[in-house]
Amino acid sequence: LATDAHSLTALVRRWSKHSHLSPDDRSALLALPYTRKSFGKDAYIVREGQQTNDCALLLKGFAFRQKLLRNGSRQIISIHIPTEFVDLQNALLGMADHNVQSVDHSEAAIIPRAQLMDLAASHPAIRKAMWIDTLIDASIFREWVVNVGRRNSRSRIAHLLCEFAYRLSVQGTDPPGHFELPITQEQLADATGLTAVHVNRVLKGLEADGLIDRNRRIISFPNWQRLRDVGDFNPRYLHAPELAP
Amino acid sequence: LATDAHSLTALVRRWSKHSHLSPDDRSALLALPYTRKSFGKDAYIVREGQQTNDCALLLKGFAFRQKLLRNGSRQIISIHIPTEFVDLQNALLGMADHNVQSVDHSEAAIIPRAQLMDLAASHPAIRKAMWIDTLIDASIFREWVVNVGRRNSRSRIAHLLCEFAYRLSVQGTDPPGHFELPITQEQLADATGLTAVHVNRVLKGLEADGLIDRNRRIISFPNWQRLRDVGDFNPRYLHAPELAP
DNA sequence: CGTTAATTTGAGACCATTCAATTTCGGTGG
DNA sequence: CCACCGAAATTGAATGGTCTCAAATTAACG
Repeated sequence: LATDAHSLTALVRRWSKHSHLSPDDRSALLALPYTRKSFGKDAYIVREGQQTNDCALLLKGFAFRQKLLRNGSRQIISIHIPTEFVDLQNALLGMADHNVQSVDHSEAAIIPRAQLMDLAASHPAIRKAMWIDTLIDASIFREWVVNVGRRNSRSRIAHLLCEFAYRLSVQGTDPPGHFELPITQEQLADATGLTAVHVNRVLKGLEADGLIDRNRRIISFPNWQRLRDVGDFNPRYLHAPELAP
Repeated sequence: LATDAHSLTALVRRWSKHSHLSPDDRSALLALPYTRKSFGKDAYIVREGQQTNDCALLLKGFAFRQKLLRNGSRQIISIHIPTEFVDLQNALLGMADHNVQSVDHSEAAIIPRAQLMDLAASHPAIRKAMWIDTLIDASIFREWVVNVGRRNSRSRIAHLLCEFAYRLSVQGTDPPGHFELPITQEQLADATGLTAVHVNRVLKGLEADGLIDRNRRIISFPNWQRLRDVGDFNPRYLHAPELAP
């Protein structure tokens, strides 16, 4: 039980960055009931069209939101890292409007929607943190519209790498120097609106130009500033005040 | 003053569709202080990077959100119709992460952020309606990622037309039969991640195939069902329960 | 009714796709 | 530890959807 309570600690820490949480807020948050659930590779955490009775907070592993088109293609809408909610909007909206899939093995805290809303109702600061969370999600969606709508393949991928590195570095202790890209090139293609073949060529191009280094799935950034330029990356949209650009 | 109070009536009506508002809620909402402001063609209602002290509710005319890229291109992220907030997220986020521009002449109610948040704090139903509003915005952004990421030019434009027709029809009394498309083909291009030249060709193609009729900026739909198919349009993401697909 | 914005049209170039084949990687059982 | 296997990554060649550039036509507006 102690380790279970620990699971939400990371959430408390993350939310504390943009919202002041009192000791009472923190303990109320940590007292949230939830069930821990494991997901295998490609398993669905949320399905489009499903009635929603709970929200999933990612504890381990990665997950992405996606929509499937009638012609069979897939668009990935966002990629999530541990301590992030993958469907907080479902605390209020009655039906899932997109899918959420586990990248590899992952674990999530499944929190009943009613308890989450009760907590929000009784604790203004938590409510605010929840709302801000969904607003930052929305801001990231907007940036993704820009990314797939108006940037060429090279910039798109550079931008996605920058975002991911940045979000991971805010999360942990690493500077945006390197990280493990947990997704396949096909998933990267679905996230950027390209094909896997072309993603491969672009990655090789970025590597050839000294903008990234690849070793297995580990990506490092020999020249972070130049990659930022190529990706036209400005972290403002992430609304993470604790890190300067 | 009576007509001013009337300005927010449409908002009350729209929010009532997804949130139950008590008489007290309604009158509190209508008592919100605001200043009415006019905007000319292409005028900026919100600027990226700006500190935000108020929110704009569109009363007349149309507006769109956009981001400008370093290379000079522009991506339109959403298009808004009267009675919609164009930047409700700025009630909580401290800084605008994108621009909002008036399409033509428009008028908006500029509501101080502090008053809006006070109202949210004291009235749970209004707070919920506000939050849902931002969540539906986010859902539309997600669909736009899919639209520009994974649909061809024909589907993209058909989809955008469907969404627009649908939102207008939910709003007013018209069935999705026809409406005035208030934007230029260049703006349509920036909204779909295409060029104005190509948008022109696609529109002509849709017309030639009997999917739309054009008369000036008035667009009508001789075959709504077929256009929906071409656009791969499923209104679920709009979360508008009052109208069946 | 003149003047600018918006739309329309054409031809050629290019970025990304498609399709197919090959190589490498990651995991598994012998 | 190695052989094996399916998944993922890589490479090549040809195709194609969309863009670019430029010009002509039409619409909008004071």
